[in-house]
Amino acid sequence: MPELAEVEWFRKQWDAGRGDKIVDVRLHSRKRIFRRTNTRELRERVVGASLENSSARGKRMLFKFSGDNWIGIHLGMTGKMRAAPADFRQAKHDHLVLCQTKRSLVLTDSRQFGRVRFHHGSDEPDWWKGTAPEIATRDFDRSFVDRFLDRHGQAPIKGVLLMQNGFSGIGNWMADEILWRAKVLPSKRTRKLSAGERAAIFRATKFVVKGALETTGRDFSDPPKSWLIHQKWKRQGICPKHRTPLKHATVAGRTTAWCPRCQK
DNA sequence: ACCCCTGTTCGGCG
DNA sequence: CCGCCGAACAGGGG
Repeated sequence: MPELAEVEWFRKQWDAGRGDKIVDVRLHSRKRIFRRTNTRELRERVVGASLENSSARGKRMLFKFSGDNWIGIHLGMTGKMRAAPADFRQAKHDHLVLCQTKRSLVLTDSRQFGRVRFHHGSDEPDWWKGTAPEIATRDFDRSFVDRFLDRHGQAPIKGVLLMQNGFSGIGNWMADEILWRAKVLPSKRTRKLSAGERAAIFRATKFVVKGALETTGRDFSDPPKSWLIHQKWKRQGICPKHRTPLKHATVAGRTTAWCPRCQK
């Protein structure tokens, strides 16, 4: 499920526990979600610490605890987070539970394509230091995007939009939404894009990210009805603009929907 | 039973 | 070494 706007929503679910101490940590260290993570140290250091704050970069999240302790979370395909009552019943896929006196902070991930990391130290962990600017900031500008597109001329533009070191936080539905707004075929080779198409993709990327953060990211509501996302998973999906039936195919290894009338 | 999946990583290939 | 592609990961849902 999670792309950048959903990630933002899930991150905020744990704000309920900010300022409060973690009194217990429940996890199963051998689960795949903890691959290459020292869960013994995580438990020893986080129990007794309090949750201070959190931030998100693309699809990644970082939670800061007192005593120089950090937990990084990636939600993969099926990760979800919530604040549950302190006495809630832990279910099969509730892989990480941070117990507080008043509530429990829960990470659920049935498929475990997501990942939990731990870091102890006064500085941010190395794996947090991002290479790509956040799309919603000024650092994500035309020159950055142009350089990135130049580097991937041979790939279909849909695949390039899914690369996290360029389009941080964009996932499958946002990529289709962007290309539909920019009127560009998902399968088009990146080097074949005109200057106008590059500009349109840049503008649509900013627009879709902003809109998604204002709806899904804020209160988990849906983007406006005029967006492609409402049509893309339907068998008989139609273009919100002209009601043209959408086409579907696998592009860059992912299910892709587009409007044959709008996108060239 | 069979096929699908809003993500990332790795091995193979050119 | 670089970039691109498909498979693998694991489980639930249609």
